[in-house]
Amino acid sequence: MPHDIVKDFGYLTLGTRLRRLGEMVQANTQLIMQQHGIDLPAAHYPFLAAIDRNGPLTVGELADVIGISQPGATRTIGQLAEAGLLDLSVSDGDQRRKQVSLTKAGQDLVDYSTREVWPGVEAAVRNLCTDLDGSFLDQLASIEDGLKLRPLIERMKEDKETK
Amino acid sequence: MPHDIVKDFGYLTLGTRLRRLGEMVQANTQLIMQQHGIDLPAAHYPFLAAIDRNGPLTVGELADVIGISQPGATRTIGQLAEAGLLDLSVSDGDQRRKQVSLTKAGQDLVDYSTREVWPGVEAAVRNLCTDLDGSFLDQLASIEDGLKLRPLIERMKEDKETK
DNA sequence: ACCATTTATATAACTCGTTATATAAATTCA
DNA sequence: TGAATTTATATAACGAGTTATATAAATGGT
Repeated sequence: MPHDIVKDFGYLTLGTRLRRLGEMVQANTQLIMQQHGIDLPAAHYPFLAAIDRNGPLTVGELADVIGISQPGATRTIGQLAEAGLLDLSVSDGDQRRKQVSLTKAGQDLVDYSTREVWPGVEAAVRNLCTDLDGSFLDQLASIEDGLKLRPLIERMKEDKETK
Repeated sequence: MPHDIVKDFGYLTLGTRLRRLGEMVQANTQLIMQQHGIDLPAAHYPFLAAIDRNGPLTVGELADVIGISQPGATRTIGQLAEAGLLDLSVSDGDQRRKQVSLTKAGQDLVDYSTREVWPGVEAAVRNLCTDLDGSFLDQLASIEDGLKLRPLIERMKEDKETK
């Protein structure tokens, strides 16, 4: 196995490493879903899952709950609408806003996935995280919260001040 | 703070969540480097660091040690060469291979960063990961190794078999 | 010596994130 | 009431990853 420099650099290249691992996990998840005959990209299903859980959401709300930029959400929503899984309609009270909801096909896909696909994916990823020292999900949550609370640039300044 | 559906779904959306966090950490790292007057994208410096550490590498070797695809490495190497930080030359023994090395400017940037910038970045990220339950880097290593050892699709099959 | 196969890299095309900006609609203020 | 400002979304352009494929060079087999 070739030398892994991103791993070698530890904290310095954590961002690159997390992205890389995220892409690997997404690619693996993709394979499982394809085996079930589902061609949905891994990055798309939080959109369907969010609406299934919360009911119709606006474009901006979807961006917020998924944690990506609004133009990014707009694009993916457009793709899912084109695939016939999502439906867009202008909000009654505010014509700027667009309401995003599941189509029948979208709801069917979510129901099928909830029953037949996602539990397997979830169990496989859980299996991968077994035997770790401490809860990986809790650590991710701590890091996410910590980053929002005090960005790296502040942490660097504080670190210099304590030295 | 709006509801975070990617977090809610835990293991199911781990891939998306890791990518998202990776992008956040990279963006934060970017800000620190910009404060030092360095416009290098966060994803570029593993290239410089790898060559600084190992001496000149081929395109394929760089892709391997950084953990990305060969066309991805080709593109970034081209950009860094255009920025005057890397130099490409055909290998003596094999005209297919291209040797990638640091230019004077590239070496200067790495030396400066190693002295003035990267320790601060490293300390800030370490600070972010303080107070976690268990070593986050070790957990990442375990997950990476585990994924290579047995991809998710195998883990899903095994999980079904044990039930 | 020649042909088939393999290897290394470049290019094309795609996805999915970003920021910047444009456009339309709603709100606020004087 | 009208203009300025704010808000919601779409589009453009970019970066950085991917897969597929093309091209060139090296290797191996007969």
